[in-house]
Amino acid sequence: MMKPHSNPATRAVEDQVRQFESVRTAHQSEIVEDYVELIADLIHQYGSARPKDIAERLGVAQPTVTKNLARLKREKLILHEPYRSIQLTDEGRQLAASCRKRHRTVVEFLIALGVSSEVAEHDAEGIEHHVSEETLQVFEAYASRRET
Amino acid sequence: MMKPHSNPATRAVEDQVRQFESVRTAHQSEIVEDYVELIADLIHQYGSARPKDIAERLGVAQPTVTKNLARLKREKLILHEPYRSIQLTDEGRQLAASCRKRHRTVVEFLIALGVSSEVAEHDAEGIEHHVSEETLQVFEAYASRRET
DNA sequence: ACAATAAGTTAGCCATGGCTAATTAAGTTA
DNA sequence: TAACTTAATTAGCCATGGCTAACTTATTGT
Ligand SMILES: [Mn+2]
Ligand SMILES: [Mn+2]
Ligand SMILES: [Mn+2]
Ligand SMILES: [Mn+2]
Repeated sequence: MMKPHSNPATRAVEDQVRQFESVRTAHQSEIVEDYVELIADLIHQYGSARPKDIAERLGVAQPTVTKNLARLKREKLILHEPYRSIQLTDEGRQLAASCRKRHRTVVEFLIALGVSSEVAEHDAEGIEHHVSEETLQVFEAYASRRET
Repeated sequence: MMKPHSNPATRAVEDQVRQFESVRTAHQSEIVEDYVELIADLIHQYGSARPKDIAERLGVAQPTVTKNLARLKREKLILHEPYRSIQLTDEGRQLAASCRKRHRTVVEFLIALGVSSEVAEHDAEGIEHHVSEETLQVFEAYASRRET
């Protein structure tokens, strides 16, 4: 129907592809990251993490949690025998720690910037998974400069 | 195995649920938002938007695009007859405009903050879908203050 | 100890968003 | 016009992450 679309900006196309690919990749890790972070929190708070608690915090049904835990187990981030409580592997603990740190960095950055703490907590839950190392460092620098 | 998990922070639990629910909701709109924005760009650049071009920009196979376009059509954001080029409805055009604006706000904010423009573009592609109105306004204020 | 309750799992459904292979339609060129 | 090439669609596969209903296991209280 129209002209054959010459390529005036072929360069930029490949960059854009990489961006979208990154977003898709990030989406694949999101659940994993939120789960390990939450499991670590629950263990810290209650001494153990149960599917029930996870379901309650996430606002999903228990079978959904069971299914997702199977993935975490497959990826060797947790140890979990049926009907027993959930343990983090070393790798899981490590991932949890870095997710937690990143999460807090994003929250504190937003607050330092002037966002209300409720909204900061809210937005951080999604933003955290899409922040690259470089950006994270800029966030950190800004927040610590502001709070000192 | 452990104690019955009393509720020392029941209040916070519901907030957390709302946060995770928001993230899940945002994920459902992401593809729609990125597609309409991209379609608008293509129409602006080339005069028309074809599945081929969309596939190329996103880095996915053409049948994936065909399938997702069916959803956009179902949601009345585009008009699309088989083998013809894609049109945005009024609603689609409106959504595209606001996505584009939000996208640019996020990019410009990150750049103003000190993130390199490549990384800013990269991170914005994901972050944009998780920024609330309040945060967006803070971003905008910061960027315009910085650039003036 | 055992009945009742709560927690966890399994089975089976749905929508989404990827993919490849095969087919059909449109557009270009000899 | 007919052949060839390119674009688009369809069919059918997979993984993920939701759900409900039904069943099993553990825990608790009498
Ligand atoms: Mn988090
Ligand atoms: Mn999160
Ligand atoms: Mn965008
Ligand atoms: Mn995007």
